Amino acid sequence: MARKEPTNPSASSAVAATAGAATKLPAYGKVKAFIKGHISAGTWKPRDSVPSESALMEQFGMSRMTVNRALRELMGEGLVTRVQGSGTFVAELHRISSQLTIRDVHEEVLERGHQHTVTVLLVKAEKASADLARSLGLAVGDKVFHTILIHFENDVPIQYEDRYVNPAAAPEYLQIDFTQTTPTHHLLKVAPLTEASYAIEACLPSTREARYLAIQPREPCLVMMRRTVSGSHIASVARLLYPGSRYSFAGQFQA
Amino acid sequence: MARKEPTNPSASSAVAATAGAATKLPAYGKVKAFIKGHISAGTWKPRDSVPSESALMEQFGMSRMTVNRALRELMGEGLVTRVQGSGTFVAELHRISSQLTIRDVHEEVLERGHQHTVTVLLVKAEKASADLARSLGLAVGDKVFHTILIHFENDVPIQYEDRYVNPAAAPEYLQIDFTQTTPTHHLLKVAPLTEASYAIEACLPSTREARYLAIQPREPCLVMMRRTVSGSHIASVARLLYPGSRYSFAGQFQA
DNA sequence: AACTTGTAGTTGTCTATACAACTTGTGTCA
DNA sequence: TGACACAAGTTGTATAGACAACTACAAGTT
Repeated sequence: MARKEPTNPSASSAVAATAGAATKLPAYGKVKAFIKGHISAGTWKPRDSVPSESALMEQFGMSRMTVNRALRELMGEGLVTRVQGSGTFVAELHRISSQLTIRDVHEEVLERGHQHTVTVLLVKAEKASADLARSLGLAVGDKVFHTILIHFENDVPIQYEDRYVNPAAAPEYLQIDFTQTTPTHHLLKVAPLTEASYAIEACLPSTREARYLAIQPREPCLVMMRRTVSGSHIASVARLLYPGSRYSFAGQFQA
Repeated sequence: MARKEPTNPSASSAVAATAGAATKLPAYGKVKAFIKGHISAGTWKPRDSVPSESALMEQFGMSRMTVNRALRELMGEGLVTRVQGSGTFVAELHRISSQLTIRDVHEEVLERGHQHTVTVLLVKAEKASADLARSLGLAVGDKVFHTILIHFENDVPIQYEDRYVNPAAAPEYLQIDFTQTTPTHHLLKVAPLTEASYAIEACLPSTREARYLAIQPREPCLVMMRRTVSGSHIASVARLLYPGSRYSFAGQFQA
């Protein structure tokens, strides 16, 4: 309602200091910083309630919509939970959830300023086995495309890529020159991604895989199994094998 | 400024169908569904421009703030890019970025309806080595807390946890009964998380580790190295070892 | 050719208001 | 005691309007 004179937005001491000097944050950013400050300083603990929108509105002298945006974004970031009719609460941070970005090998290698090359081991149409049919959502015996590639970073093998593709999602897949275009790149182009799931495991390579990756048969590998969905099709199922000594997945979380 | 407008604003059949079914979405949700539909159907490809806020405003008969919210959220989800003064564009989906949620072992096991137990191998204050001092942001010889635990799921060992803790972040760490409270839990309580980074690798266990995890010395393991920051302190550095045969990290992405 | 300026179009932010939907506690009534 | 109704407080959504900041293009100027 009425506009209260802007009570001093920089609240109590320490938090104000953390939230920082006269930073040129937008209004909703100041509210976010204020709340983040209290959470990460520990003055507000999980399950504690955060001031209501109207309280913050008065305290900062902003309109409710602005405060609402701040709180909505904090919920999106997983720092608070909101319950309609009840209030806003500091979230349980018992789960560290962070963004793991999986990128096209080609891009990733180039970004390190290295050279990316590919050796093609297999490009072929096959009939789907029972297992494969199930995971691609096809019938046993249906045609599937199968490719096996080795990716090199500066001539060192870093990924063994064994992939099955649903012809319905990428009819021209077999015509691609995989030394020029990665499967991922082609697939993203012709079958835009709507869903993906993956699992990362550790395993030992087969003798064939070890040979092509130029590692010892006993050297542990990271394997990523990935399934991508495009529209109503399961587009592709891939098994990506990385030498444990040359690769890791990294990520980070920022409150 | 103006754009080439390759896009048919009127919901062209397929998209309408997908977004479809007289769903009870809020207004901003309808706009999001409309745009998501076009992106995942492939009618709008990466770098194509998305209709401007004013265009969508007219098309849907909504206020600009509502359309703005839809586009802002889509940007948050990484589906579009927005450039002030220029326009909104379909994002390059060349990077599959997805949420990998890392949770407290205790919770994770309980959620599977299993029993979680812990064996304590070591609880001790030590002097920091050079490496350790560096990664905890301390001086060589400073006091650090060191714990080694084994976590069991239904009496099967699933994690070997080797952790160093900064006493400044958790002064009472050594007094904790780790058969009742996990280190993660205690740390999140006394030193709220502000930042975390991790890396997942594959390796072979040492003979000691293999013995405690009850696996063959040659069985590959997943190892997660994690560093957590609380406020201005580096709170903890942990090395979490999982038997490759019993554990994997999974995640998914939803457009 | 190179530079400057103007202008229309676009996104970024903020306000003031309104109503809907839900939660919680309190008080009344049977 | 128990069931119900009500009111106050909270979040969820939507609108119409305003100004700021930025971009890209076009036209004019040097």
